[in-house]
Amino acid sequence: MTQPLTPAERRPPNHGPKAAARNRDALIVAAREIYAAHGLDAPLSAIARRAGVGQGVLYRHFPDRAAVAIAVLDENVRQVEQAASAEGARFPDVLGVLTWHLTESAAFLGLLHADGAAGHSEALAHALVLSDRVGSALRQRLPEGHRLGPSDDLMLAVAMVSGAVSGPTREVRELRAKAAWRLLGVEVGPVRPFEG
Amino acid sequence: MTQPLTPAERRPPNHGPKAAARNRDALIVAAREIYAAHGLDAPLSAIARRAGVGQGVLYRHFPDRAAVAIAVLDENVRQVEQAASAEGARFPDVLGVLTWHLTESAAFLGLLHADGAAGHSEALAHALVLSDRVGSALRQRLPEGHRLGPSDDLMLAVAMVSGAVSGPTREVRELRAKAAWRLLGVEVGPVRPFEG
Amino acid sequence: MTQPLTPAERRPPNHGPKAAARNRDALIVAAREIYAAHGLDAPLSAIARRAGVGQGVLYRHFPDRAAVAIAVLDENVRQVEQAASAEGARFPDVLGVLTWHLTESAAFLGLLHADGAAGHSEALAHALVLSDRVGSALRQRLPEGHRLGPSDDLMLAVAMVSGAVSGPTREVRELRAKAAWRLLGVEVGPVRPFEG
Amino acid sequence: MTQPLTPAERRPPNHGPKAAARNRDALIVAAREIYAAHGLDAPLSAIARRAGVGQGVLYRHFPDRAAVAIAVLDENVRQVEQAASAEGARFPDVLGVLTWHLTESAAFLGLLHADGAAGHSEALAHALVLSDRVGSALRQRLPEGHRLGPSDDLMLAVAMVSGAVSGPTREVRELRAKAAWRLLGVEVGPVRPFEG
DNA sequence: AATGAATGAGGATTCATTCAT
DNA sequence: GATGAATGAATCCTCATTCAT
Repeated sequence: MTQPLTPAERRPPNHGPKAAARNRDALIVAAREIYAAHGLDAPLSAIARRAGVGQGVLYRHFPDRAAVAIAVLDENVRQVEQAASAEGARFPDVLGVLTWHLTESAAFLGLLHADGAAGHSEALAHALVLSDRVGSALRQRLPEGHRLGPSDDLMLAVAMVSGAVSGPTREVRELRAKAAWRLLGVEVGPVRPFEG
Repeated sequence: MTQPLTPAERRPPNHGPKAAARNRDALIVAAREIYAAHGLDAPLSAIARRAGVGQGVLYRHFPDRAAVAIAVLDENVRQVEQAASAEGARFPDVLGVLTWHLTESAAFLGLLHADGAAGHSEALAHALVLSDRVGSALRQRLPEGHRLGPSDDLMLAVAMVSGAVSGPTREVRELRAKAAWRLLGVEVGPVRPFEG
Repeated sequence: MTQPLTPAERRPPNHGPKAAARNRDALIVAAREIYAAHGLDAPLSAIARRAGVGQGVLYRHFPDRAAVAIAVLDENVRQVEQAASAEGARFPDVLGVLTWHLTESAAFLGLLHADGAAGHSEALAHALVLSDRVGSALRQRLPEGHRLGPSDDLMLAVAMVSGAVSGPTREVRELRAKAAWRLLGVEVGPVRPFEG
Repeated sequence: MTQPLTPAERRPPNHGPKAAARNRDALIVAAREIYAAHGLDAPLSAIARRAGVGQGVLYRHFPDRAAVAIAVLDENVRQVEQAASAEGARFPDVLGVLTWHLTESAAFLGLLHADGAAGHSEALAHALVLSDRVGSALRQRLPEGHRLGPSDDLMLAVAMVSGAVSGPTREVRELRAKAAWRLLGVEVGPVRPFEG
């Protein structure tokens, strides 16, 4: 109704502290999309732009490039954990959720390859924690005497499937992932995100 | 019309055209080392420096970044082909040579993931050719009724093993690769480079 | 994932967003000077250096080489337009201002030759717009029945004078420009920049 | 890595001293074409390549970039001189030949603008000589009392027409050149190269 | 707390020029 | 005398990161 008629310094609205959490989420969503479209090496500025925030905000929330990727992964991991904790979840169901993320997100793939290239040891440590959390979640539902029971075989199999997952579209990647599990003789449930 | 200021100072030795082939080889060797140390995104200048040649030489021999990687892969592929053609070679032996290259060279891993990220279609096409050549070499020695016999299973398995191969040292990577083959129920011979 | 090695050393002063407009102006001024001294092909880095800003600022304000030149020209054109709009301006006066810019700025000369060499069509289109604006400004004061009245003759004459303008110093170039107008039988007012 | 390829050092044929003159001509022809297509700043390597000779040959015949351009111009100038010396040649005929070269060759245009940008003073001196030769040739047929008679007006007019000559095709450029001569009130004969 | 401009190092690429053969 | 590979300086351009506002 009233038009304050900016005299000179028109600055974009500062939404105050309330916006902080929302910005962080927006950044993660944006990062996921940008990663999917341009790979893990996409410019950080592109992520900030897509999130609709300034570059500074990105740095406020994430000290470095790796922290962004880890934050993206973190939610993927959380979904796997939730799938594992869900009432009556079976191992193949959890694998299905895991597989869905493998086919969805380039960043998730990168996780498994993280230690190859040297990085900030802190980021690496964080990645290992995430990897462990995935392992724990899976083991929670791993039936006694399952083929992937022996120590290390579980995450090795996950890494192997991630290696099989490549392709131009998600559909192709899903097919390959399923074929890989089949070749390992492991049953997988529906490949889809976890939804409470 | 603006010429460089003609330093005309001291110039490093120019070893003449004779050095061309040697330089190309040196570049490939250097690229392999740099790739192993810093990944496929390592600066091209680092490759040239390690090869002991000017940047221009790299561009003379390889029009773009992908061409360098392909040249590196090409020799890996050739070794696999030679292993497959060797007198009395058995399938596990060929797999052993292949596996050695998987554990040795980051670039070789990239080959299997090439189609994920869009690239120059020409480079991609070349990568697919290399991939096919690996497939053909392996199939040459694939026993009747082998577990990886069904179409596509062969390269899928290779991709899976490549996914399992990561780790700080070659030894660790070799252990994981062997474990991956074991999990697939496939016998592998000695993991080593092919030497006539 | 390879970050620059974070010098984190001493950084030159960052004058903040306030400096944006000032920087843009400084770049245009610098570009004009550099163009005059070294021609339109002068390195962009030289322009940034003379403007006292980083290279990035130049690219922020001007997406490419042509945009810089166009920005420089734009102000020249604006001056001609202002001269044409000035109270009581006569045609020769406007020509005088135009001629001053012709003798002052190598970039302005390039404008008339722009369509010869193929360029980004967008930049070319912009150049044509500028050319049109010059034509409109001149025509605004063109007396009925003037020798340059017939369509196209006006800009043709301007192009011809621009062809005549070359020489080591501005004074020489001004003499030649005046001689050229004389040869065309066109009266020119004082050759000087427009100042309100 | 490297195949034997050539049995011994296969080198391209060396045609001996006889080829020297032919090479020089080929270079000039090539330069004219390259200049027309890519402007005066085209890479010298492109000229050598199109001439079908090595880069060294170019440097043997022409010490620097300017020397190539001058050599190209030299023949243009020679044609104008020949046109002026031809039995019964009239001034408009000579102008027609000159105009043809103006519309044909970007390099020829550059000649008139040469002194604007500082260059090797030697090359500049050479350009001035060429310019003088054009002037002399024209004056040889300049009728008593011609409009361009007064000192300096002749070359000024030529420069002016060169300024008018721009356009995407030779035909357009020719039209503009003719319009420019008309505006100067100077008659021009057929616009075409001189052919004995 | 947010914005987004500024900085400049780093990497890609081109090309003039030299020189071994 | 010719060839064309080698050199590396110069330039373009991109982005990670800082910081005034």
